[in-house]
Amino acid sequence: MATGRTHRPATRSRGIPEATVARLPLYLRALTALSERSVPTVSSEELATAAGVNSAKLRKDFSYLGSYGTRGVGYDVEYLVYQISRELGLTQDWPVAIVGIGNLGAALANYGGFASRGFRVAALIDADPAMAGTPVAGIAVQHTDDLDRIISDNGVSIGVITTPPGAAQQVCDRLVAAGVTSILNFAPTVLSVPEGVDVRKVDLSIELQILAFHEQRKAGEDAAAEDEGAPPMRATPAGRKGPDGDMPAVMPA
Amino acid sequence: MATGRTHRPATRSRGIPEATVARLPLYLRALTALSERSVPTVSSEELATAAGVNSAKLRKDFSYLGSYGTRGVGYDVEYLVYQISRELGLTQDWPVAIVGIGNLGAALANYGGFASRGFRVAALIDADPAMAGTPVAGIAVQHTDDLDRIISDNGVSIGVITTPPGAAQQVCDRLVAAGVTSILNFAPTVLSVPEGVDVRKVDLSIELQILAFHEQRKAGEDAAAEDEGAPPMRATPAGRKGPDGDMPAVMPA
DNA sequence: ATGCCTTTGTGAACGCGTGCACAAAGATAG
DNA sequence: CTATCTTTGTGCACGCGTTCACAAAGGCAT
Ligand SMILES: NC(=O)c1ccc[n+]([C@@H]2O[C@H](COP(=O)([O-])OP(=O)(O)OC[C@H]3O[C@@H](n4cnc5c(N)ncnc54)[C@H](O)[C@@H]3O)[C@@H](O)[C@H]2O)c1
Ligand SMILES: NC(=O)c1ccc[n+]([C@@H]2O[C@H](COP(=O)([O-])OP(=O)(O)OC[C@H]3O[C@@H](n4cnc5c(N)ncnc54)[C@H](O)[C@@H]3O)[C@@H](O)[C@H]2O)c1
Repeated sequence: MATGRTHRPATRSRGIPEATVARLPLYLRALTALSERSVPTVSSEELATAAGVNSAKLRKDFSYLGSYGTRGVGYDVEYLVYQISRELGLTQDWPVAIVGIGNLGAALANYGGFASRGFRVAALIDADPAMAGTPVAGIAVQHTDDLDRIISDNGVSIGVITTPPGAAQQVCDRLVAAGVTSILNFAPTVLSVPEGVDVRKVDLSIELQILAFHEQRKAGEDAAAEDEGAPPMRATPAGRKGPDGDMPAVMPA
Repeated sequence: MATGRTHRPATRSRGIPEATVARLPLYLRALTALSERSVPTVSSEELATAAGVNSAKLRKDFSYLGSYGTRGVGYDVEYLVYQISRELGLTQDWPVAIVGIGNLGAALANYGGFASRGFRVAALIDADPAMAGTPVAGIAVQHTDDLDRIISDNGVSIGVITTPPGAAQQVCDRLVAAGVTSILNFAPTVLSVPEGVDVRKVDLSIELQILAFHEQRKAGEDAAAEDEGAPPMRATPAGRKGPDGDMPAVMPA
């Protein structure tokens, strides 16, 4: 199982493009804010601005859900909130289990924004025997030995992994074996899962590296011109020491 | 500034596609692991598997950086580590400031994975006067009043926002005014920034909602057929109470 | 009732990203 | 030195996502 198969042109998401799905939560958040201010209707232009996207994109996105707008007026806020919530599956309760209750796991457990949208922290699981029974965010931490039972008993289908990278794959396997079919992975590891299981990853380090890339480009633009040749040690934003001890002696070709 | 302008076909990233940039950290991680095991060379096939991508994609990605491989052999691990590090700007030191030292901010501050790749937590900033001076992860928390000076003194160009959503835009504005040009935002807010400033967001809630969408689809597939019409309350994975108090009375059209 | 004015919904064009498939490159063996 | 074999680098085609631009729809004023 989960050998090398990366093929996945299988079940397309019933017409709704993945990119659209990823934006629906954004729209929902903006709509919820409008709803709380008792705004009755909103135009695609206004809502798009609030969500930080293009209005044409927003309209096309909504067109996949159906024709919920009124021409000349806009969209009914409450109705749209309901439609998107339903489409995303937020009208039901999603029990979530967090595995690895360290710095990050505890922060997530304490995070109030979870429950706000139908997600409920149903269980906290850790391998450290000393933590078993300790309450974190009002929930007693349970031991990994009981993982299987905990998942089953609570009907958990979404698991969050916040263990060290070395343990992530093993924890993932156990979660999947116990019935979890969606995983949010915070460990910097590539997880292998059988077909039918969704994995999304949140990787702080990658985000920072992408920012660093663009940051470097911006710095290099100022003192443009000379590209290759000179060691990149001029427009360093920090002005600390340059590259050191990283330069390999090996040079192929 | 930063009014409605979302146009940005301006400076393309010197040939390297954004999608490729986003994968470079992934390759780098896999390569570092190989390097630690003293593996001298690696083929595109092996490395692609380790990084969880397609081998053709990997080769094409590398082709944007130059021809660093040797046909018939593969890539020199050490050399490739250096080339990617250099391309990502990781051969220099990036001082990072974290603003909002609560649950999440503290977890990030304590996270060791930061420094591993040239990122250094240079400052922790919070608005709570009671926190000023308190050491978190060995670094004294400083007050927001001094934000401008802290950013300047440390040459910080990358800021991390972990404040409550309401404060995020204001904090962002202050960071930008102080000279920050890259922001990693954990608050569930759409940030407006002037041109030239990069923003990346990490949004746990959105990730969970995307997972919920697919989860719902999977559950609906089992008991397929009847689409619209009946209330969606059958194949609930949790079996808890159904939608409640969310159903709006308004129905346009 | 009629015409105007706003805004949606979408057809169509375009550009980016992905993956296939293969020729060229180079290492290695004989 | 030549042949063979492995693996890169990339041309090409395809599909997805984005954006433009506009006709159709519907509210609203008169
Ligand atoms: N802390 C951060 O800000 C941060 C940021 C980005 C990524 N991460 C990643 O998140 C993960 C957790 O980070 P952290 O700082 O919370 O680490 P941590 O060491 O504080 O916590 C890890 C927890 O996982 C538990 N654990 C270890 N093996 C386990 C297993 N097999 N089953 C169940 N639990 C197990 C440990 O007992 C510990 O409580 C790491 O992979 C880290 O790379 C953390
Ligand atoms: N904790 C999580 O797991 C988690 C997950 C996803 C998103 N988030 C988001 O991350 C942010 C922080 O979450 P948290 O759980 O750490 O919240 P928290 O309340 O624990 O911490 C927020 C911190 O920000 C400080 N702060 C408030 N206003 C400030 C300002 N103007 N300038 C500087 N500092 C200020 C507060 O003093 C507090 O220390 C929130 O926006 C939250 O929605 C958190």
